[in-house]
Amino acid sequence: MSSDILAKGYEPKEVEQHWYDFWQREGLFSAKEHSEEKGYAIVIPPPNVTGVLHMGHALNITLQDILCRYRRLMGDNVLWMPGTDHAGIATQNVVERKLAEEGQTRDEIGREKFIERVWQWREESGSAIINQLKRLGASCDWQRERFTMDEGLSIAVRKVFVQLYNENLIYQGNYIINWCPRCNTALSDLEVEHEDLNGHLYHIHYPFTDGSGSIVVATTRPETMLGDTAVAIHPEDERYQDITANEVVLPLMNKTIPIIRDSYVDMSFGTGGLKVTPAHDPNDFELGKRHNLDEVKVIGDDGRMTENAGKFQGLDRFECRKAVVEALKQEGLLEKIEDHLHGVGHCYRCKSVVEPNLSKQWFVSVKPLAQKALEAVQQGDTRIIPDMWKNTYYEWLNNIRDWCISRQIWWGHQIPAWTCEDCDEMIVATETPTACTQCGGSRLVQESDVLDTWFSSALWPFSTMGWPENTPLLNTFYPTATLVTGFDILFFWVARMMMMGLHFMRDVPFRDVYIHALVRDEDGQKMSKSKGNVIDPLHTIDQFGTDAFRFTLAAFAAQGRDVRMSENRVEGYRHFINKLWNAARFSLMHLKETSELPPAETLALPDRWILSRLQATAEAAKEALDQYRFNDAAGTLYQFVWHEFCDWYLEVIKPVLYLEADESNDTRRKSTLAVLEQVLQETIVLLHPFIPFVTEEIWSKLPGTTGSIMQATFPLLTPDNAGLHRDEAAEAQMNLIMDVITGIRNIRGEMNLAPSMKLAALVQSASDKNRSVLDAHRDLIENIARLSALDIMPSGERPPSAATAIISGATVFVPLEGVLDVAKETERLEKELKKIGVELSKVSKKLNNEDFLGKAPADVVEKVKEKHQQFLEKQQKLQANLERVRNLA
RNA sequence: GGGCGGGUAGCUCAGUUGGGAGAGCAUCGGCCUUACAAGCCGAGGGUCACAGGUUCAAGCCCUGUUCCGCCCACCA
Repeated sequence: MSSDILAKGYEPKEVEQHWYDFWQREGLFSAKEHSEEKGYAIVIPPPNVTGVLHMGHALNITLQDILCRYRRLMGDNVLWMPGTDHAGIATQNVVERKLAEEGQTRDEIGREKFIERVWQWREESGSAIINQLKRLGASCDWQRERFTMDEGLSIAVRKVFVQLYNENLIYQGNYIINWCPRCNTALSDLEVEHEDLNGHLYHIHYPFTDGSGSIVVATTRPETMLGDTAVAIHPEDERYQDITANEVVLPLMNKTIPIIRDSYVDMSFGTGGLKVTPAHDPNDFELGKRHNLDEVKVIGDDGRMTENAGKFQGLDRFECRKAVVEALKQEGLLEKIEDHLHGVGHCYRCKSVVEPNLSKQWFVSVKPLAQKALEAVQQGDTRIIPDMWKNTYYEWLNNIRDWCISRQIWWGHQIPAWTCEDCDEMIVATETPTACTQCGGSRLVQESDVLDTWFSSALWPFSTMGWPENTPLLNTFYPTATLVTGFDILFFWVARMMMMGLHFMRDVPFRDVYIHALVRDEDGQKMSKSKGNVIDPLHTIDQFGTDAFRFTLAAFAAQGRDVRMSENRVEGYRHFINKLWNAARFSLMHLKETSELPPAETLALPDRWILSRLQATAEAAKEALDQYRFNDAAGTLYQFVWHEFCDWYLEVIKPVLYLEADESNDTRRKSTLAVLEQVLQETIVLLHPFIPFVTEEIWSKLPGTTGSIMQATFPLLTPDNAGLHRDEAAEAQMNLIMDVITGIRNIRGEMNLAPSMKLAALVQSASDKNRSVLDAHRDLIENIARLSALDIMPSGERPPSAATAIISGATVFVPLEGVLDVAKETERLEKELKKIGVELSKVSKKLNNEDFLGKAPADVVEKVKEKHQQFLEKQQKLQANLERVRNLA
C-alpha cells in the first residue's frame, strides 16, 4: 500500500479493515456534545441482539451512512447513535433453544438463572451484529453505543411507565388478547400475522330446550363451543320470529345456554345463528359484556383444554377440535362441513397459531397519544418520505386500539408494579418500594410480567441521549434530523416513537422519516431461508468489496420501490469501483506534486469543460441527496465519472500529458495537471458517502491531501468553490467537438474501418464561431478521432465518395475514395432520412396547427420552430448526400 | 371488505410543475489504442398494460377495465 503507483486492480480486502480502524482511531465518527456547528442526528434502528446481518440491514445501514458521511462533508456536527435491541421474545426463544440442546428448560433453572444465561449469551454473541455493521463501513459513534436493557434506558422505561400510569394512560384489566401458546405470552395486535388458510366451516345443531327443533350455528373453531355461553340471532331475522324457545342445549356439555338477540349478528351469514364464546373471541367478548354472559375459558394458556372443557380436559386444542367434531357426528348434531378460506393469526416470532384468550394484562390507552402523533405529521412537524406512507400512517393511528404491553416472558423490563400481599394494594413506582404505601406491610411482590420490547424502543430517540436527565446531547441533537427505516416497522416503531417523543419531550423525535423499501431477490421474491434465496451480505462483501455492494444498494434504492438484489448486479458495480481506481491510478502516474489551480480564463477548453461538468454533477448530487433520491445521486456520479471524466477528459488530456518538454508545453501540461488533480480530488469527495473505502484509499495517495477524506469539504462549500463554476460556453464548444469526433467514430464503426486506419476528414460549417472552435482544437480532434488530416471550411464542394455525418452546426465528411461501400452508405443515409422525416412531420404538424400556435406558451412555440429549422436543414443535407452517393453507383 | 404501489427496450428499472421516449445489463459488429479486456469504439431494439376522456399537446392529469405485489380488517 505504500508504493507510489497503485496496484493494477482494486483489492478491497486489503484496504477496508485498515481504513475502518483508522477512522475509529482518529475519532472521526464522534459527535461533539457542544458545538456551534449544526447538529445532525440519526438514531439507528437498533438491530436485535440475536440478529445476523441481512440484506434489510445492509440497505438500511448503507443509506444512513451515506447521509451521515454527506452531512459531515457539509460541515454538520453529526451524531449517528448506534445500539441494539434486547428483542424480548426473539432472544428468549433463542436462549431457550440453547437450553433445550443441553436438555434443560427455563422453568427448571428458574427466572434468575435464566436471565443470567441471557446476559451471558449476549456478552458472547451480542457484538456479532455490531461487527457486521462495521464491515459495511457504518460510521456510527460507537462510544455511545446503547442497549435497550442498559441501566440508563431501564430508568427511562420505568419513568415512562410510572408517568403514564399516573396519567391513567396505562391500566390493567381482563380482556381478550392474542395468546401464543408456544411462547406462553400475550401479544399485541401488531405481533399477530394473519394468513389465509384453507380451513373448514362446521355447521352444528344446537337443540332448543323445549324440543321444538334446533338452530344451526357455524364455526371455524368447533372446540371453542365448549365455552359457549349463548347463541345469538339478529332481532329482526324473520327466520326466527316464530321460535318458542328462549334457550338451547349446548351439545356435548349438556348445559343450557340462552338465545340472545343482538343486531351485531350478520343475517346474511349462514343460518343467521351465531355461537357466542366470550372467553375466546373478541366480538363475542363484547357481546357477552352487553348481555351479561358468563366468560368460560376452555382453552388454557398452554394450548390445552381446561377443566371447563369437561371430558375434553387436557387435550391439545387441535386434537380437541377433531374429538369435538367426532363427538358431534356421533350425536348426529353435525349438519355439514364446508371448506372455508379464512385468516388465521400466527405469532410473529414463532409462527404458532395464536389463540384469542381472556387474560388479565396491562394496556396503554393510546388514543390521546395517537392523536398528537397524527397531528404532528399533518402539520408537517415531521415529514414522511415518500409521501404515500402518510396515508398508511394516518389510517393506522385513526383506527388504533389499546396496546397490550405486558408479556409473560422473563427477558425484558419487568413491570414496575408491586402488590402488597397483606392488603392487595398496587404500587407503581420508579424505585423498588420497601413498604406498602397503604398498610405499611413489607410483603411486596413485583409484577412478574415484562414489557413489550417495542415499549422500550419507542423511547429510543431520547432514552439513548440520556433522558430523563436534561443532557447536552439532548439539547444538541433532539429532535433528530432523519429516521431511516423500512415500512415493516412503521407501526411497531415509528408511530410509537412519535407518540412517546411528543408526550415526553414535547417535540417530534425526528424531522424527516425516510421509508425505504424491501430488499428482494432478483425475481422479486422476499428472501427467506425456506425459499433458499437468501443472499448473505457478508458473502457479497467478501466477493466484491463493501464499496461495490453499497453502490449497488444506493443505485437501486429508488423511492417506494423494492430493491432486487443479485450478486451479478454487485459484480457490475464492482466494475465501476475498478474504473475509478484505474482512473486514479492513471492520474497518479502523472500527478507527482500538488499545484494551485490557475485562473479559469487561462485554462484550455477541456479543462474548463470538465470543471463545469463537475460543478453540475456536484449540484445534482447535492439536490438528489437532499431529497433522499439515492439512486439519482448514484446515477449522476456514475455517469460523470465513467462517461465524462474517464471516457472524454482523460482521453483528451493524454496528448497534452505526453507533449514534448518545452516551455510552452510545460506550462500547458502544468495547468492541465492542476485541473486533473482538482477534479479527481473533488470527485472522490462527492463519491465518498457512497464508497468510503476506495475513496479514502485514493485520497491518501493524492498529493496535497492530508488527514482523512472524511474531513474534506463538499465541493460546493469550499471558499473558492473548489475552482468550480458552470461554464455554458465551454460546455457548448466541447459538445461541438465531441459531436464531430462521435460523428467520425460513427462512420468508422458503420463502415467497419479498423481503428488503426487513419482517416482524413472534412468539416463544413457555416458558423464562423464553430469553425474557429474546431480549428483551435484541431490537434485534439485529430488525435481522438485518429485522423491523418482535418480540413475545416465554411462550405464548398462536397468531396465525392465520402461518408457523411450530419451534426448540429456542422457536417462531417470522411472521404473514402475507393473504400466507400456505396450500398452500405446509401442504406445508412436512407435510414437517417427516414428517421428525420418522421421527426419533421411531427413538428410540422404542430406548426400547422392554429390552436398550438395560439394556445401554447411562446417559448414552447419558439423551441418547436427552431427544431423544425434544424430538422429541415438536416433533411436537406442528407438528401444532397444521398444523391451524391447514389451518383457514385 | 378497505387501502397502497406497480405494469415503459430481451431483463432490471429511471423518467420531479404535461411540450422531441432514457440508463444499466444482455445481444450484435469492430478493437490487446502506452489507467482499466473488470476495458475501448460503434449498432440494433419500445402501440409507455388495455379502453375512453381532458388538453393545442398525455408515459405523466381524470374515469373505467385487467394483471401482479403489498398492507390493514373482529364477520362466525
